[in-house]
Amino acid sequence: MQIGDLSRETGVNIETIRYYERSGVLPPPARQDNGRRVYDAADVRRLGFIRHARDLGFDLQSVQTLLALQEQPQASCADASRIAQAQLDEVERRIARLQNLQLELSRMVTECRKGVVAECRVIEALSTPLS
Amino acid sequence: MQIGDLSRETGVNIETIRYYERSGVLPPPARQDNGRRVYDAADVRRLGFIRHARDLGFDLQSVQTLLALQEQPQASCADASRIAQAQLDEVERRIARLQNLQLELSRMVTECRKGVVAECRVIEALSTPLS
DNA sequence: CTTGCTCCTGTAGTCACTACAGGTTGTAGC
DNA sequence: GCTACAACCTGTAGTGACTACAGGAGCAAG
Repeated sequence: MQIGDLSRETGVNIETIRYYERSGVLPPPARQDNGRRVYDAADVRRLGFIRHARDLGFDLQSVQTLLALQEQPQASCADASRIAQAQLDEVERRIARLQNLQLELSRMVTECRKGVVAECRVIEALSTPLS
Repeated sequence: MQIGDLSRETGVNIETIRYYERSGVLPPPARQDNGRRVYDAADVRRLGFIRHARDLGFDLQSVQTLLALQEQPQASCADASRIAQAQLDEVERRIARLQNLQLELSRMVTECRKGVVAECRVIEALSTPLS
């Protein structure tokens, strides 16, 4: 299985796969005689894991820790749990922040009477420091 | 007023102010004989506007458009309204996405029994493709 | 034997900053 | 006048997680 097949199977961009290898989150694969990378089913699983963790907002550093943990089934999963909890906290902070933005933006938009800039609530709201 | 004063008054990092100038979102200020930048009250307002818009998640491109609009009080504010609406849509998409993550992460965390990795729900959830 | 696809390496670009190196200028104290 | 030291200057590089591209090699089909 070549890099293109792995890309198609996981939906991960070829350049991104090579980038993951460079950053150490994917192990350097075997090579064919012509120098092309060869992957197997384990790489598909590993890349799926990475993709899923990235989608959940984990950074590559955390992904690498989680992957290392996954490969030691007898280790304590306290670290994994701690990383996930930290990520959950972060997600909740982001949600709260975005909900504030949502409120402010929707006020701006609904109060805009589509007139001229001089009376525009959007522009005015941006010009006014937050109370 | 020098760059350090502007920085203190707006809370914007000096390096960031110079970066805004480089990227064209702040106009190149006048210079003293010694080459130092001089700012006035209009720059404080402009930078406050930029800061506020950035806090609301507008990218510098949009900020520049909004600033240009602000300086044409007789123009239609349809553009400003459109940009704000697009930003609102984007914020709402991000909130929805983050709420999915929150659900998935909190399931992971509450189902983790703090045992070994082999039975860890966090690791398992990451290994399992999304349904 | 040419076309076109996939692959390779290495480098640079993206966004919005941030940091640092190496230099000049201004100010305050002695 | 001398010495510190802060504040400023330019220019460049680093961040994270990619993405894009240049320039080349290998391989299969027509």
